[in-house]
Amino acid sequence: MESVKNISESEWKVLEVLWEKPGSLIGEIRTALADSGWSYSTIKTLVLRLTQKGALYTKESPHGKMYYPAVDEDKSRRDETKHFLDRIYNGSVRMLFSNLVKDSKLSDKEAEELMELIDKMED
Amino acid sequence: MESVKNISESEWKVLEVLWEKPGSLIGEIRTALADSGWSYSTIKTLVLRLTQKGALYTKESPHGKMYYPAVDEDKSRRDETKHFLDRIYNGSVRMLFSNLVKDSKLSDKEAEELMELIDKMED
DNA sequence: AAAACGAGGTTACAGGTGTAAACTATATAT
DNA sequence: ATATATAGTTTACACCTGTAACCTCGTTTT
Repeated sequence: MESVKNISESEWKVLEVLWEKPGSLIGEIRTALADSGWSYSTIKTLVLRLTQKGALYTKESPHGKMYYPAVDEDKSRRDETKHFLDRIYNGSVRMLFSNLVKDSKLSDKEAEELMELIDKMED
Repeated sequence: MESVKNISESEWKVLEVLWEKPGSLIGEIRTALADSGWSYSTIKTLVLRLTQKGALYTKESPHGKMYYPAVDEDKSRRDETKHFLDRIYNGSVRMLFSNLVKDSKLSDKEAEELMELIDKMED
């Protein structure tokens, strides 16, 4: 039950469906992704790849396979977040925020408060 | 001088060098990336690709080409950030933070203050 | 029953990415 | 001047990713 690395952007969307409704049948995944623009084939490929990567597992049911996420949603998000922060902000939440604050409409005072809280948060 | 899309993770590291010291010669880029583990060849490839993508431009100098970033650092970071937020947190800074706060040592009260500021920031 | 549809499996194929070697021309060190 | 290193250019190559098609069984619809 581990952190499976290298989940692509498209695969992530499939995972989201299963976090939302674990045990979905392929047809349900399909309808959940109806407005993705993907063909049924594509969706099956993504599901297959996720399974091969160990990010999904299946159980047989009378109606076909039921698909379950094998990775935790919050954990996966945190992993992605860490990777993102490392990549773009040198691992610093503070740096992320000082950038975000730049095009926000927080007052200077508010911005300062925010930064203090963030510093506290980051140890 | 616009937002060039699709800068890869490796290319990003080269860009960082040039944001830090615009006008670097290839050799300087090389030394700046000494502990990346990349061969000189690899570095040249990355520089080439960035140039082809329009993310760098060059000026001739007596010592060889000088390389300059053609994209703004803060802007690029913000673009990446937006993409990340869309991908992972449904575009919501609030959701990102409610996740980050989970394994931080902020008190409930502080967490609440933080969230308020973030809400204000996001409109 | 014949046609259409869905599930599962296999195969495909182009473009991006990480990672480099090879070749050439020039500059530098010995 | 000769060997070496550097810069610039071209070529390579495997893996990942987006995006499917095709084939084969069943199941459902007409």
